[in-house]
Amino acid sequence: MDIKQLRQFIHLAETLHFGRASEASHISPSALSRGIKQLEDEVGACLFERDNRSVALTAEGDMFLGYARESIAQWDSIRSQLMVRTGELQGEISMYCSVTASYSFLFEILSQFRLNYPKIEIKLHTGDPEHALGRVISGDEDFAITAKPDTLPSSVAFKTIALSPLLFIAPKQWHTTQSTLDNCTPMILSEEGVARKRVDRWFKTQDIKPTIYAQVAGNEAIVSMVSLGFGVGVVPKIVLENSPLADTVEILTVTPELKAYEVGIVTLDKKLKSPLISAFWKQLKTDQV
Amino acid sequence: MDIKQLRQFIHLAETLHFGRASEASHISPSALSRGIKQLEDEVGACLFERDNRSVALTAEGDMFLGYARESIAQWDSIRSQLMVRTGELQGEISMYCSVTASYSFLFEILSQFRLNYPKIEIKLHTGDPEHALGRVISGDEDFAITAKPDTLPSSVAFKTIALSPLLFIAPKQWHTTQSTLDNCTPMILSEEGVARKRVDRWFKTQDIKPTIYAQVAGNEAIVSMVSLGFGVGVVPKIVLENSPLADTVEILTVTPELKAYEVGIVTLDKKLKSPLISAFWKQLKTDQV
DNA sequence: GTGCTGTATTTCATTTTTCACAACAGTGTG
DNA sequence: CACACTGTTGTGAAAAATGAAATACAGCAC
Repeated sequence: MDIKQLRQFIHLAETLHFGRASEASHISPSALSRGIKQLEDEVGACLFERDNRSVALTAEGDMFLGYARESIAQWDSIRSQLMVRTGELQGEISMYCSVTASYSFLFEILSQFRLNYPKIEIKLHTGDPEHALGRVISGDEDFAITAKPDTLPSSVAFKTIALSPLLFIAPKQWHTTQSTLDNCTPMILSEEGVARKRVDRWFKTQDIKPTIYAQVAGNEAIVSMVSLGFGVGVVPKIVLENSPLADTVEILTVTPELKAYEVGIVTLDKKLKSPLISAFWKQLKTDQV
Repeated sequence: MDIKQLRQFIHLAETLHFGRASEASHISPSALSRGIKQLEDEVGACLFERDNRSVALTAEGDMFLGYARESIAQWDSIRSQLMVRTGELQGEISMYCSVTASYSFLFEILSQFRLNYPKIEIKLHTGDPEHALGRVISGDEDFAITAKPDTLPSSVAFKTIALSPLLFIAPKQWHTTQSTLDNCTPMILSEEGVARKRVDRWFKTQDIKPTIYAQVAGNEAIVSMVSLGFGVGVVPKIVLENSPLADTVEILTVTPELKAYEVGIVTLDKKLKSPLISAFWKQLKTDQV
């Protein structure tokens, strides 16, 4: 019996679906199927009731689930204890962030960490910033770099690493034809997310009902469209600084300013008990908030 | 991490000797060496302090030993629980006995057991009866068929399955030349063991100091030597019945008779908690004692 | 009914891992 | 200095694990 098999069993018990459980375990469905069968053989009991359409835990499987959870907890615990005693942390942690964030923050965050803990491997996954929080909450990733949402789930911890003003940007020379934002200004905004909410609120307080020219996914795309002259957009300064198109747009000064983007790192509260997670968390430098 | 590795670790921690530990784990020393190293990698700590001459547990190793023992106990426990719930016991049990004992008793003991518990595999090892008790006590075997010693260690359970009188045997026609046993009778006896002790005591009570012609290991050899005419021997009736030489010797009636051999099964007391061991134990038919 | 879809399992070729044997290296002993 | 003892490492063969594709099976739509 192998700890890996135990984790696979737990995934299956939680999803009751070989496909999804195998994905969560990073193996093929066939491997999972065989692994579970082997576990059942070893334990001498049928753990799942299954046919081609459905999977269900048996009473025995339910008992075993308790055992499996406890057993894994104990394994993690002894490993933590010994690692801390030894003084040298090792293992791996995973992190999720957008491509832009990886350009802007990763080097600073990781280079010092790497020096302090050379034996901790970092697995980095990049993707849509929209998924960041979800992947942390679901446990798929240990950390994510993301903007601080207005309301934070209670189970997660957030540490701000940078503030980046939300800027209105317009095509170069835009101010020569148009001096203020009004109802007719064609806007290019994110489909959703923190930035979008702040912009919506800002317009409301200003009593402006802007014309939305385009809703796009991804701040980089906003810069592109603004640069092409389609309208006015809102992006965090950090995105602009990393954009090759920064020269082709101009920044509009507005009052009041939009509340700044808080870029930070999230992780599950409970994971902070792990020495690896905790070590990473502690060495993060909180920026002036 | 694998349960097998945990068992290997425990063996090594107990023997502090790769050779012996690997033997106990039924693997080669090299496999054990690599396995331990892998375990150390996974756990992130050095478990043994070792050079080419010695092996010692580190403080971390000692902590891990506690974990390993507990972890295995829990695994065995959940397996037992589920097996009992499922109603069909499965697994394997090992048994040790002499070749003679295997001829005489095994069929009766195992045939019924096999019917009741077809999924329990039986591993049979034959060898010198002298080692039987030791192998059970050391935990190498679950059961052994052996003669009941005069004093039984407190940690073992013994169940008599047959009584077999200890018989004096002499070459055919011996009684025509010699009518009683006396100081001059050449005796062929076991080197040690229950039978030898009983014979010695018998002679003492009879005030005879026999001439010991030969001390041999193994009751079968005694029959051979007696059959060849070298002298008088003592063997359990059960051995005689299974010997192809039974026709070539004759049985002497003596008074008082030697106390009969009690052939039975031993196991460790504490093992009776396991459902497999217990199932086997319960279905043993105690002979009239 | 027929085709379609979703899902667990099996097959099969390939890759990875494990293992024992042997060679090696280091250390105490006579 | 030869020798015995012991843990480790190199190596090729055997075993196990794996993923892609094929399969088997059940519900569902039409």
